Amino acid sequence: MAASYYHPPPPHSSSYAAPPPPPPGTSPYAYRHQHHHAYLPPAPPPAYGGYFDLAEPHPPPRDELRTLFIAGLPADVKAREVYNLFRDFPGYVSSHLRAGKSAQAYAFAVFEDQQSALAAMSATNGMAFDLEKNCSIHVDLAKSNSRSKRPRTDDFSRSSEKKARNARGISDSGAGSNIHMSGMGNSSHSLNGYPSAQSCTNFGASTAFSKDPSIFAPQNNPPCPTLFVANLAETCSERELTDVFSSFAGFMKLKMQNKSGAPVAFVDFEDDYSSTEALNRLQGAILHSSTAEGMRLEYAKSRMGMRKKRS
DNA sequence: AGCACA
Repeated sequence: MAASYYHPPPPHSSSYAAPPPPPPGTSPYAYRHQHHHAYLPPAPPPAYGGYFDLAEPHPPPRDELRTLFIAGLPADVKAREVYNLFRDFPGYVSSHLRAGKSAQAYAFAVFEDQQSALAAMSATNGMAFDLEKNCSIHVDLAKSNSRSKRPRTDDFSRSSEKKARNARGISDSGAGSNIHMSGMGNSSHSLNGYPSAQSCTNFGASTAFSKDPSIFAPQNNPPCPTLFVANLAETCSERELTDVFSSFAGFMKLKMQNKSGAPVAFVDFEDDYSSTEALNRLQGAILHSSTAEGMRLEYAKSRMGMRKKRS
């Protein structure tokens, strides 16, 4: 079967210059997490030999990229939709939409640090944004951080007298549709519902993915090669799930559990990278058997035991 | 808002 779903679509505008996703070996997803947070990027190690450890009066002036570049947005995307997509992720600071008539729309989302940016990237990359246009967004680190954030020590653009005195480094960029409010998010239905009468026989082309990004919420477990699948309908079968998940690269095994109450399933992949791809792309996917919301995917708490290994 | 199997 075709096993090339997770590849993002080709660039569509000249402004798109983000690099392709890294191979599994080098992906930050596969990086072994250490504590609380899920995705530890190749965190800048204490490069200095160990001498000047605690002498710094200010936090490390990391120039790390902490801005995400979002492409694949439909032309009629609203700034609030982008905001709603990212606002719930920890470390979110602001987002900025550029929607032009001629070129495809693109957006930037600024986070407090690269780690939180990468977490949001992993969770949103590849997710369906507009079902009618059947377009899914792809998210990468931007080439550079959005300006008008806290300027670095020498910023010649200081000429402006407006003192950004927002707490916690939240500043505004003054550009057109910059969104950084923290209160409301009620654009819940800017997307039409899932294609109700559609026969979702083949998810690749016709299955409704997450129908509303604004209600998308990140999950908490650290990355695991096994996924936990919940919110399945009573009529959902293991066969149906296997048909969906087995098309993804790195798929190994699916086990459904239907005995105790709500049916759930566990899907094992080769590695964190493969499971992450499947999670991102199938989050909220509507199956034939689904009723309303579609299935909910999380990293499992522990990996599926693989006793048998054929060779 | 629910995480088993070895």
